Amino acid sequence: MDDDHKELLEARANVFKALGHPSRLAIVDALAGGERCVCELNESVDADLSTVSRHLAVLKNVGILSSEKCGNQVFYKLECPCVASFYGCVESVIRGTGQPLELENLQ
Amino acid sequence: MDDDHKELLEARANVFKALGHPSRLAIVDALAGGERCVCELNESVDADLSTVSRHLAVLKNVGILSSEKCGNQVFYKLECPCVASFYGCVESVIRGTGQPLELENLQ
DNA sequence: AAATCGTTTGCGTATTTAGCCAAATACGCT
DNA sequence: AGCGTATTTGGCTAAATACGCAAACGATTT
Repeated sequence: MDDDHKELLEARANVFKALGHPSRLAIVDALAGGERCVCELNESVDADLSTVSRHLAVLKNVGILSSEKCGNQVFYKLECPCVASFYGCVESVIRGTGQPLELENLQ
Repeated sequence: MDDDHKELLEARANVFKALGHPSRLAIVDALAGGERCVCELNESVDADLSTVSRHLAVLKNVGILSSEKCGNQVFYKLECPCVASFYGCVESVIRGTGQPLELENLQ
């Protein structure tokens, strides 16, 4: 296993790791509906505002989200809507079937 | 946020968390080529055999892998090949484009 | 320039995860 | 039964992650 490949695996893993928390998935879900500011996202997450802020930073660091300051507030948005396409497969894992419900989710 | 939704998010997050480690991604990659026994997987991972075994357990626990005992050895296989379809999107996150290289990876 | 609103950061604590080594288990063979 | 190979588990330590509170910061309003 050469170093390049190791780095690639690590980069990929970081993206998955960022998605590996229920609150962060809730954030991604909320942002699937479009840009939201932190205080809006705070309502869909049920955690301290500071915690939400940190979750946002995690998602942004790996490139899943981007942010834009607008006056007093900061708006976040999904940088890669394709992330939402994961769910069909993930759901199939959860159900234990290995087969997505919707074939469109595949390939 | 009701309890059902909370559970769903947690279940999804567990799948992503399981994928959130370079060694485990290396295992998934190796298994994309078909069933492998632990000692074979050990060669593609560069970690103590006991560590590999634990990584396998993590992936199996969330349903990404299944295992089958065959005489002396244990063979693992990918329970949901669709996991491999994530990479196009993940790669786009890494590159920072938000757009998968191959359109087939989407939807 | 003080007060306020929205957001981020510092810090302490609690929990989880990763890793290795050594011991245990499971299987097949003689 | 005893041996060798393949895999898992126990026990420990080190490192990473999650969380809330309080303080800091930046922009806006008064």
